Amino acid sequence: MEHLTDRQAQIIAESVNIISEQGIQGLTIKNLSKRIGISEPAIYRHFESKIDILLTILNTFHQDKKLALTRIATGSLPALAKLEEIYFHHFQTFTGNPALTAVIFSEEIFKNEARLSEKVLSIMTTNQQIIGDILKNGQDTNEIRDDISVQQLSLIIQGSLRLLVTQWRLAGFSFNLEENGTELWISVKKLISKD
Amino acid sequence: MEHLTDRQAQIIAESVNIISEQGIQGLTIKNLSKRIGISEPAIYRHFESKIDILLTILNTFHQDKKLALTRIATGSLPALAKLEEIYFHHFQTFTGNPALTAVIFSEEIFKNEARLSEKVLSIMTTNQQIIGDILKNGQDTNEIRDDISVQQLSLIIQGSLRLLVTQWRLAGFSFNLEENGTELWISVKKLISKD
Amino acid sequence: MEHLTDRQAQIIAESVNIISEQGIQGLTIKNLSKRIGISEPAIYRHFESKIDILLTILNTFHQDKKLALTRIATGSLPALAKLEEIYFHHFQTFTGNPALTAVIFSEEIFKNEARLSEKVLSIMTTNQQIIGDILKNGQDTNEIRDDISVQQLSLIIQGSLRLLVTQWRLAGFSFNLEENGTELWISVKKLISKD
Amino acid sequence: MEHLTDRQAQIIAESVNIISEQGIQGLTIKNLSKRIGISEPAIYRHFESKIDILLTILNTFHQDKKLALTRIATGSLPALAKLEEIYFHHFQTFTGNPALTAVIFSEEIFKNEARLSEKVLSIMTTNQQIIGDILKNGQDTNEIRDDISVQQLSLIIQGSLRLLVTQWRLAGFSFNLEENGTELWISVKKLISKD
DNA sequence: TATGAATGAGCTTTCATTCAT
DNA sequence: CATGAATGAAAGCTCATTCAT
Repeated sequence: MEHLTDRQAQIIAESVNIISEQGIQGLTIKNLSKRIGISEPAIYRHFESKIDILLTILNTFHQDKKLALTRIATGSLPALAKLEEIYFHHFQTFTGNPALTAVIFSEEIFKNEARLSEKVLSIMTTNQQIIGDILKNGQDTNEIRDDISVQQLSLIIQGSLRLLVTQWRLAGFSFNLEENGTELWISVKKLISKD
Repeated sequence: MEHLTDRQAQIIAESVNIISEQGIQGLTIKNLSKRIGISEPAIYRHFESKIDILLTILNTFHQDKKLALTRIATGSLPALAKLEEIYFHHFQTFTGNPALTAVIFSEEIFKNEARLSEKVLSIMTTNQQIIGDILKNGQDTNEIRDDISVQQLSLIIQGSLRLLVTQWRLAGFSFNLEENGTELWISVKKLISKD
Repeated sequence: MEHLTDRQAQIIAESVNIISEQGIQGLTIKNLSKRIGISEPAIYRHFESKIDILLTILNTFHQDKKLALTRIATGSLPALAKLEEIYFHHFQTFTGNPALTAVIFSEEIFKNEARLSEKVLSIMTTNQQIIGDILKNGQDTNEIRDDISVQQLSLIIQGSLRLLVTQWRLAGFSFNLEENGTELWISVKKLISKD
Repeated sequence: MEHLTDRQAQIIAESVNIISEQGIQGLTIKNLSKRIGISEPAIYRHFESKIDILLTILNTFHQDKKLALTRIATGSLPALAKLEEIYFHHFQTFTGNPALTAVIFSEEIFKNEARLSEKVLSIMTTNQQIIGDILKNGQDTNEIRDDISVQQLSLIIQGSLRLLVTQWRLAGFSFNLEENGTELWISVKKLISKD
């Protein structure tokens, strides 16, 4: 699924919307086709199966994420600045497309199909890797405290970010994620900085 | 649903197992009855509907959790010790019944039905409250740093715990949660302690 | 089903009520037992099957009707007075137990089971016979016009009575059946009397 | 449901047949689809629900009836001739499609669902209105006796027609409805004519 | 006389998907 | 690129009835 046609992109976008509004159980071919305004079989012109759609959702958006993280990670900023960028990248992305939150952090959702849960796991591992590398680097350059292992720091950094996003979603996106996210980052930075 | 009969308890337990193995979508009355070894209609002798089963799962286990947290919170230990107990309580519970992890932190799963998502939300709020109180107390007694707000601390404490449990689950419960959890707590304690 | 026990009578009465309120489809063993306040199997202590209950309803109430009609028919009154009695008998019965209307004239309801529809047909024939005899007698004694056949008169007499009762039922028993019935009888008498 | 497709018309026709043969309880999606020769879900391509099918039956046939009655009522014939036409219209319709009798006069059948019983009631009211108007007109033009109220006459006219049709139906359509109906009309005409 | 537990058969409906056009 | 028609499988659930106690 290298490049998406317009129709494919539309199907993906609408699928994410539906998942966001009604959960995975709401994503049926019927629902989807009705919202796009085409017939049910027409969906199959663009995707081989429903799983293919879900796989594309995962690929598309998580690929983007991986790309962004990699770009940040390979930049020349100090480690803390990189982490800050990662935080902000997430908050901006989600603020721009709240529906995504229903998908990105919802690993449980994709556990029916081996192909889906494999994908999810591989994505998670990649992210972990990238953030882990930044943290290690930060410890080496004395920016980040090294009395706590990279693994633990990663857990704390990612866990708090995820929980904030989850709360935002459960609250119906009713508070300002970017503001609250900035506050969270300030706190996290305090905690993990050396001194 | 004050007291569960043996059969009801069995249905609840098996439901949790199924959700753990196959996700919510795998929890069908057919699946459930087959595993229990009774017919499908027999399920309806014990629960009025499938939603009733899910509601009972939420009630049962989260009630337990609330009770445990409240007991810990109202004890006479210092704040940090209380938080430690909460951490350990979670890890012990999950180690004893890994299937629970599929349910406890999976808010997204229950979003179809108003009655279910209401319940989930109310549970979350309660937990937040209890942990928040402990944190505030800890700040007042100079145990816990007060340069970071209770809300942020809570996010960090709970977020990291949740992520560790999620990772354990996605890894097929292949690492020792209690050990890893202890390590996490040590790290978290370092971070949030005054000095 | 010669003589009904108290419980049996109660089951019959409640069955008629349910049919009246919810139609035949509402008459389930579950509904019935719930309203009586016993368990479902307990019903089967008193009736062999659901069909047995329906059969008893038909037998009981239509037997009563046949008895009453026969008593009237074999009396010594003039023909028109007998027909008047029959009319009034119906209106009194229904006013005393409106639920009965859902059963007495609803032949369609019992067509699932051969045994039931047979019964219904035999009841109808009997009634027809009795009224026909009275009419013929009335024609012989010059009370009732004989330019119209007994069969036609019977159709008109019974048809109008039935339709009035049906309308009363569909109107939720909201008008006074006995008053309206009296008016109807006056009109019918005018029509069928000689002169 | 403006215009029915061929398949929809077939489903309606077969539904009426089933109701005629087995009563409403016999009309299941399984039965219906088997007789049409398609699968159960295929029915749902053509009707949204079973209730939708029943509603369409009521709409279709009763609409026809209303149209016919209105046409007759607004014609220039004398009142008695209009009533005669109405009688004959009914008998012709039923002779052409005996299964219809199971539906047209079976108000009780549709009482489960609010939408259905509403429809039935509205149909009844309309018919009553039309026949009432003709009768009043006939009284004004001195064709029809006016010592009996329109309401009573209507009851007698419609009640006898209904009962004849019901008897025909219960007799398995074994006598000639048009012949018997003509006889009935002659009798009714005698009764309601002035002089 | 009653019940709790159970069941086979059946219900309406929805699902992802296919195929001829 | 799209559709109307169809389907096998399965969903949640209800039914009348049985049986051990």
